[in-house]
Amino acid sequence: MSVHLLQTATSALLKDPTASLGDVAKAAGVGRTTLHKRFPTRTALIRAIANDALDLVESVLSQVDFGADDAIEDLVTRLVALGPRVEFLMRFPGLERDVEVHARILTLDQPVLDLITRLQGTRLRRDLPAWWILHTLYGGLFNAWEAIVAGRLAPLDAPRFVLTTVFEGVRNDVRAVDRP
Amino acid sequence: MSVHLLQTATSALLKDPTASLGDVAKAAGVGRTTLHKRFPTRTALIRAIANDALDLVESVLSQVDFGADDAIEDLVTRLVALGPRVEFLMRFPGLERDVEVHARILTLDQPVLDLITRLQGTRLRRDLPAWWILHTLYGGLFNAWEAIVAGRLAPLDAPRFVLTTVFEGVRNDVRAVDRP
DNA sequence: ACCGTTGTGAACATGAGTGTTCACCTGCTG
DNA sequence: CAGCAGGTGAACACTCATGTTCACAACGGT
Repeated sequence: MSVHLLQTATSALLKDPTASLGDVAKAAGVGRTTLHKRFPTRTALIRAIANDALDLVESVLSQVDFGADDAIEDLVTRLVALGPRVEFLMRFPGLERDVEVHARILTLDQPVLDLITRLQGTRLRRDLPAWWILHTLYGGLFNAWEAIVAGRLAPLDAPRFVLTTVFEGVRNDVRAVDRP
Repeated sequence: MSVHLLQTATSALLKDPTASLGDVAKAAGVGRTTLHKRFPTRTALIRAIANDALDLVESVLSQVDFGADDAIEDLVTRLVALGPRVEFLMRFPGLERDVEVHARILTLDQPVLDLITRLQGTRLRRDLPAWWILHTLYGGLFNAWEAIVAGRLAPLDAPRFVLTTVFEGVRNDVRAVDRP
């Protein structure tokens, strides 16, 4: 029940980041007093949501074999599947100013950055900074989640869209088209 | 002076979207009363900022020759140069719920979408929806602006980063590397 | 020197969100 | 049955952003 509360709060705050605690409580079908009992302050609630999302990311990171050849593909596919609960980390305004949450994000970014760096020159371009590649990846995830929520993109198509766009780009590959 | 006020307000609200009008006025070096005189309400101020940014985009769109072969490259390069004042359109929370602003965004999106659609099959991949390509483009711009503000990316490098990443992707092109 | 414009600070009323307390209810367990 | 844990609505005080009014100062043009 507590878990469900966090999820409902997440989507409520994602839909309207300025929603009051009363709105959140109502959306979760729970009294405002109860909400306050579980999360004493607003920032406590937001921090709990963020940490819940970060737990999900952390568990994904632990499942990926970073030594595998297709580690990045695997990672992206799994991250896409997490959906809105992780989207909160990218979308919620001001979250980056919560030092505690921000520090944890940086920590979780590190292994991915290392992976990217290691793959540069083989699977990944060497002429771009690792952080740029990382953020390009995140941008793809962001676009996918946004499109899914808007109903433009089927969740099943999302991983393929993200991977092919981020990796191959949007330019028409004339070599493939002209020499079939 | 009025123009400078809008710009200062833009960066102030971009740095902290929850900043009060008092904070904005102080950042602009102007009395809160004066701010209220020019923009009667908070939403009026935000809408003015958004419309100012949209004016910039509109003027860029009018400068681009949509019939040219490198129309997209030209467009992206010009948009990157607009910088933070347009970043507001992508970053400011809740702006998408302002129907007036949102309608104008859709209007300005349209010619770009048309351009993309027209180029699909020649310069652009045909196997991706036009809206996906558009949002990928926006994602690249977003990343660039964010990196510039954070001091990770030199403004002069930004257009190249965005274009090469969005068009070619981040995968190492073994064909180009192995057969120099 | 006069006057309209523009900006300014101070003060005020208002409304909304927040956090807290309290009395009460429900269901379960010993 | 007694008691306890968890949940609830009502009510309250408090803070803060907002919007408005007003009297006053600076300035430029006539």
